[in-house]
Amino acid sequence: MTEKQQWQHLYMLLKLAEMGAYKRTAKVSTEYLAKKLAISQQTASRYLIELERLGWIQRNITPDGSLIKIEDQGIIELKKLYSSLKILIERTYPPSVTLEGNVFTGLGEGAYYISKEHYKKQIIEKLGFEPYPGTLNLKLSTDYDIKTRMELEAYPAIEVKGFQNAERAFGLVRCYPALIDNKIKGALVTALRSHYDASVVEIIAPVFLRKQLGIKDGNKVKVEIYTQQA
Amino acid sequence: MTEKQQWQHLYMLLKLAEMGAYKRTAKVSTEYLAKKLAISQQTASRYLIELERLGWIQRNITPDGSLIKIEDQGIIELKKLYSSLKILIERTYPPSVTLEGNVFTGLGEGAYYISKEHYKKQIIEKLGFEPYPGTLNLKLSTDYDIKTRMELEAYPAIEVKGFQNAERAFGLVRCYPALIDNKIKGALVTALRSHYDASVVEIIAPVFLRKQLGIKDGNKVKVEIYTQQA
DNA sequence: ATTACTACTAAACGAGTAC
DNA sequence: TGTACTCGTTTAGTAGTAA
Repeated sequence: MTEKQQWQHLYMLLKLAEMGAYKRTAKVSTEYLAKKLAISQQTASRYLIELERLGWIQRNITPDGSLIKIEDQGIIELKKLYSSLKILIERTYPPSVTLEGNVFTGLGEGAYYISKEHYKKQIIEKLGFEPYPGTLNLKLSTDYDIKTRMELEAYPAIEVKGFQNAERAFGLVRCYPALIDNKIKGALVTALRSHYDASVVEIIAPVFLRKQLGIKDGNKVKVEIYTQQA
Repeated sequence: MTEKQQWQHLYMLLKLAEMGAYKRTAKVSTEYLAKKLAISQQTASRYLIELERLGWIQRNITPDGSLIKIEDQGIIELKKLYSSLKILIERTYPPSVTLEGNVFTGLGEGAYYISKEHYKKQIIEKLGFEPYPGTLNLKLSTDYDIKTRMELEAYPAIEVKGFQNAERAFGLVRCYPALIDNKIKGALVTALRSHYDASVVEIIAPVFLRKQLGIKDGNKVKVEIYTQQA
């Protein structure tokens, strides 16, 4: 990621847009720009060169100023920023939350559930991966983690429908796509009738997490959970 | 304006918000933050200190990370950014446009119009200043300026209603608040039945512009025109 | 584990100036 | 007027490390 400096550029782009370069051509001199942004004329000039190089603006230098128009790529950048803010401000829940817990060995119930074809098929369809036949159990310990885990219940989730077979009924499972230990994409799953309390979460992934991450009982694992749009 | 550096902070704030610090508390370590933003742990730490100092975030340092919540001031900053983008993207016309033209002496018609009580009263009411009894005429010369002047017709304006007296009828006047030569607040006014063509604009202000700006016929004057919301 | 200080390096900035 | 180069200065960023 070299987005670090790009932010200065995005700010510049926003200012140019406010000066009328959004979807039309604006005449802006480097000195005028400098005054508006409280930077030097030289820096303003440099920024314009860089924005042009990025393909974010189109520039036409005339004897008394530059004719500037934001290009498609620049418009896309501004819209990206807009939509991330929109999501943030208009939602009641955050785009992502992070949990941490310690690995422990469960009763193998997770594996039993995942092995059911009905669940498996839906997981492939809705989450985009074939789950490894087993779940990773995490025990949450801090107040923060438990509180976050409870908040999660109120957020929209990907729902895997329940079913009934000859022996018994299987309930609805709510899934949240997640990134485990900053490395592996999987999901946090919560059965409506949980066997554990709010201080426990179960994780599924396309791989055997204990092996892939080299983790054992008691190890701390971080899970970044992505909430759903609507 | 010292907004230059603040932009880095705003970016950081947005990222924290996306990590769940918006309207709730998120646990974020400086190292995690550093990885997400492709900066060093030390820089992340420094940014958090600065954000706290700005009053944009509330921080609670625990042995395994910082509990971060965006404060009211931080929320305001994000909303400001959001609304400026919203205006930009959801409007069909830009927030402001800039024109340049050369001063010339008109026929004194402007002064005649402005002197009418009916117009004057509305200008005070709707533009917030008592107009100096006279207009500054600008002759536009470049294609860019003339094109911009014509686009302006399509933008919403502050409308000063016409009237009729014993002698004749006075038409509707459309006004656009403007900043003249980066210094004086006034307005660009356009009568529906203009005496001049599209290459001429008339400016009004609370003061005698020629004197205040020290300008004479032939001098170039820049006018930044602010378009109206709806 | 964390956070954040100090000392150093890299990058951004702006004054002077050419075109 | 304009823009944009060089180059010295300032500021931001990082490595090492202490707490």
